[in-house]
Amino acid sequence: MSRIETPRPIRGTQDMLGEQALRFGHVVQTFDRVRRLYGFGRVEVPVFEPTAVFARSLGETTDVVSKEMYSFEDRGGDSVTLRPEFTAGIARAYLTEGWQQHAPLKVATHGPLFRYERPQKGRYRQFHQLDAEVIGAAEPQADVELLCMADQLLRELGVADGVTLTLNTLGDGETREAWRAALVAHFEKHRGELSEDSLDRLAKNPLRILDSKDPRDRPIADAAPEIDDYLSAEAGAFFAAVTKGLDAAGVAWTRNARLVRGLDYYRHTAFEFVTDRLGAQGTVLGGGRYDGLIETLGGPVTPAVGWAAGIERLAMLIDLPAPERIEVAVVPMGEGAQALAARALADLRRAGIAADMAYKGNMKRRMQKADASGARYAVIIGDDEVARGEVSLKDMAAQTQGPVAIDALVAAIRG
RNA sequence: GCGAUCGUAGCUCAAUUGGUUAGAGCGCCGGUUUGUGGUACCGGAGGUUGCGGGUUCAAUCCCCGUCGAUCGCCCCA
Repeated sequence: MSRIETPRPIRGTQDMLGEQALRFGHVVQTFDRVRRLYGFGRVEVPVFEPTAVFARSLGETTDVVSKEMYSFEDRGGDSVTLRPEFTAGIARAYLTEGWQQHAPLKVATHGPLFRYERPQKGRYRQFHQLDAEVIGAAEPQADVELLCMADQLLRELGVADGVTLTLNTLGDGETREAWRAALVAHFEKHRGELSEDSLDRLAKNPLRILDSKDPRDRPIADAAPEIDDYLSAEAGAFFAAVTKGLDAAGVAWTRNARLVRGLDYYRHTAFEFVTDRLGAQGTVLGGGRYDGLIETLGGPVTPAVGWAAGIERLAMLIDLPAPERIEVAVVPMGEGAQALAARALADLRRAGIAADMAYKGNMKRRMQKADASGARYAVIIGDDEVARGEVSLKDMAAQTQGPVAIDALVAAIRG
């Protein structure tokens, strides 16, 4: 029978083991700890949703929807989509599960997301994010709290030094419209000097010209009107409250008046924590206030703010976490030792002592395994020990070894 | 979707301007030590050089295609 060719993993997916898995786990654990410090409850939402959940929130028009979502028909003919972000799904749940009663709702989650993109550094088709949202809070204090939490997370991960918080306001609806009109007028004036890409953007998403990388666009983008000149009094006050809160809490930030969001439902605060250590994928954590989103899902006007952070990107930035190691390695020799070894392992593990056993190889091989595992002790069990109802407990570092009755093993190790 | 670079052992990499049997380290297995690790020594297994085609007496090497990876562009909810 001829062998089939082993199926390849899907492009842009990852299999993680060892160091990579360790890094990933450390990011998630740290997030889970910090999120509790801020009173954010864990929320679980589906990995897939009706396509409308994401299509609505993204505004249907962008090619994001048509080209970059994993959408397909299920057997009933309904269009479903693997979630490309957390926010829309959580907003949907907020409406369909009656979570309005908990407003302001502070929730956090993490897990896989899917976007049909060309993989590159820190960018995958199945990727993973941390996510935190406050739904039903119009107060700038919510923005401040979220930013403090993000800042603390990055500090506790030890990456804060290479990362800066860039902050902007997109103003309220009125501000946004006025500014947008001024930008379009400005870019129209310089139509002839813009890159082809930016001419496209001018038609589809003019705000995006502001962060164009094309050198031909830079002078024009840099000379573009500032949002500050169009900020309404309320919008200005809101932004001032956020920055004041950050200053009071000791969170460093930099104004980036050109930081924008493509979608219309974003209002007021927009922010990104960026680094120059990840090539083209410099954003490590980003978010903002999306007061207009829940309406687009058919809900009542509901203020909300949140952020998400790429786990892979954070995992690349952190120092290598300490390896996980066991405390005790059980080394049985011969058939007669199996039962006693099973007993010893069970006793140790039930007592909360991490223990493992080498199954194969000669004694030397098993001792090598025990050594490589980083275990502090080896429990050696051969025919002699079995006959006496004992095991030999070896301190790996001290190279000392002595007999211990099987009943006394746990106590001996706890010392 | 576009561009550039790269695909050799499980992993990291060699292999002279195209030349005979494709090598090393690590890892794995066995042994030196039939019950003792971190070092050391000896031996062994492991390759359709991503895949398909072409040029050539001869291709890991040159050409075309394809798949994949990486980095960038576009996009970035």
